[in-house]
Amino acid sequence: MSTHSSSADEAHAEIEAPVTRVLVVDDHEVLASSLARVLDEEPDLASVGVAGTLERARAMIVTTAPDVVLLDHRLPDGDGVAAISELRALRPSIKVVVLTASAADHVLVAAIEAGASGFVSKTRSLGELTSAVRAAASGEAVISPELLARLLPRLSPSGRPRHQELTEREREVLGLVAEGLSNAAIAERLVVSVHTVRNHVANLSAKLGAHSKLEALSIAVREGLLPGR
Amino acid sequence: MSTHSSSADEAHAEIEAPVTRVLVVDDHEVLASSLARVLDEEPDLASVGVAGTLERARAMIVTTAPDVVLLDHRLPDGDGVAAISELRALRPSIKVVVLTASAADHVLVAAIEAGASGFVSKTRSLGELTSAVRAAASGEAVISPELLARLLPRLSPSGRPRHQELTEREREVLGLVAEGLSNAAIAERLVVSVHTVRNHVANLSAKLGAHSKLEALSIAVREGLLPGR
DNA sequence: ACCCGTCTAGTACGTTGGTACTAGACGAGG
DNA sequence: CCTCGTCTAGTACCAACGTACTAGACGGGT
Repeated sequence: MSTHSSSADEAHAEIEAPVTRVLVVDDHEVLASSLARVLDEEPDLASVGVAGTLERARAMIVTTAPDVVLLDHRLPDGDGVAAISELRALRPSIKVVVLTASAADHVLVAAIEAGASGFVSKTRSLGELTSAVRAAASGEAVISPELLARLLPRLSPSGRPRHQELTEREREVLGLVAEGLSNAAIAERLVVSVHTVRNHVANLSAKLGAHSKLEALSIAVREGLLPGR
Repeated sequence: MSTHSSSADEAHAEIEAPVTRVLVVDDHEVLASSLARVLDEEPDLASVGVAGTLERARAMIVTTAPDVVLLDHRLPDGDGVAAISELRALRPSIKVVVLTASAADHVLVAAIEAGASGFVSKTRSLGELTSAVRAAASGEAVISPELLARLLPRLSPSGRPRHQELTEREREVLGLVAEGLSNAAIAERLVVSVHTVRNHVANLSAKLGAHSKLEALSIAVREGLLPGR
């Protein structure tokens, strides 16, 4: 095994940019460091380092000037995808490739809307990942066909702008549901009536396709909709 | 960055075993392959391949005869930790090092009880991981001090065998609760009455310190008590 | 000016769930 | 043999939840 791939990956050698500088952002040191080493082995790629938190990523983007940021979706101090536009604002030339374990549809959509140049599931091969990095570096926005197939039906069906997104308040309620709170307890926290909470729960449940708070939580967990895990 | 570590890691060079053969079992191709390459770079370690499922791991253990299995806890076709004893039965000489993202206490305990030789969180450094692999290969069962500190209070407090453990049936019910099912639906799945389900739910909730299925799920999620996520 | 989405609050009714018990069957272990 | 834990089933009662509506306030956008 361990197919040593100095194989002719893709013949279209980049000439304009000598080396693509990559920053790996993932709280899993084991993954991030391994990946950084693998990238360093590629002649046209180089890691500028590893960041385990968004805060560290922000700092390293300004100090190490990467071309591409390989960004995990779930980080200790926040949602990676949600931070994409902020990171891009720090250094507009960076391309962001989201590297995620879950690959739930809504994350994919959010990443693309935030300006990600690529999206790779951690279950895919290293070759696919390096391809995505190279594509991103050369200005292309590539999504794997597999993911694209999932994405299209979300965007195309008539001109409907997708009502499925939860509102701010609904996400807030969902967060409290995730804490196992009763409607009454949620109402108390938010300083509103139980009726209002019931409405929010009913609405967000409908959007998630759930018929109870329990099912809503189950789905939210499965799809990785919760920020703090 | 990318501190090239051909540094004198540990001076106690293994002489008896020339090279430790490692099998990486993780459904995240990106991690597994990167890790395999990193291990191949170490002079005393070599990857014999990568397995993305338990089924594949079983096959590769018999065909590639690894010395150490680096095992992820959460795999597509089952719980890695739960499969430890089974894998060890296939080839009794193998040492298992569990590599996990969550590192919830009960997983740690289960891994050790199943005969794991090491336990490393994915958030730790590569150095810690390779150390654990080398330690496992040489017959030592090493747990990082950080994890050990968490483990001790679980085993020592008087001789109390801890009644908090869920029974098999309760775990089963909890799994169905995690799918968002109603008591009636759970009863149907298990072919028992709703009363029985209510009892199980009440009992497991009490053990978890919850007062509702929702809260039980919330706690189970927070503590990483669920096998498939 | 108007519409739309969101947040808020309410009424009403039926369903589900939680709590507190009792109790029989069964298997493992002292 | 008897005990203990577990799984099973039941009764009974009240609280919580889900559903289906209506409706006012408010802000952003056309």
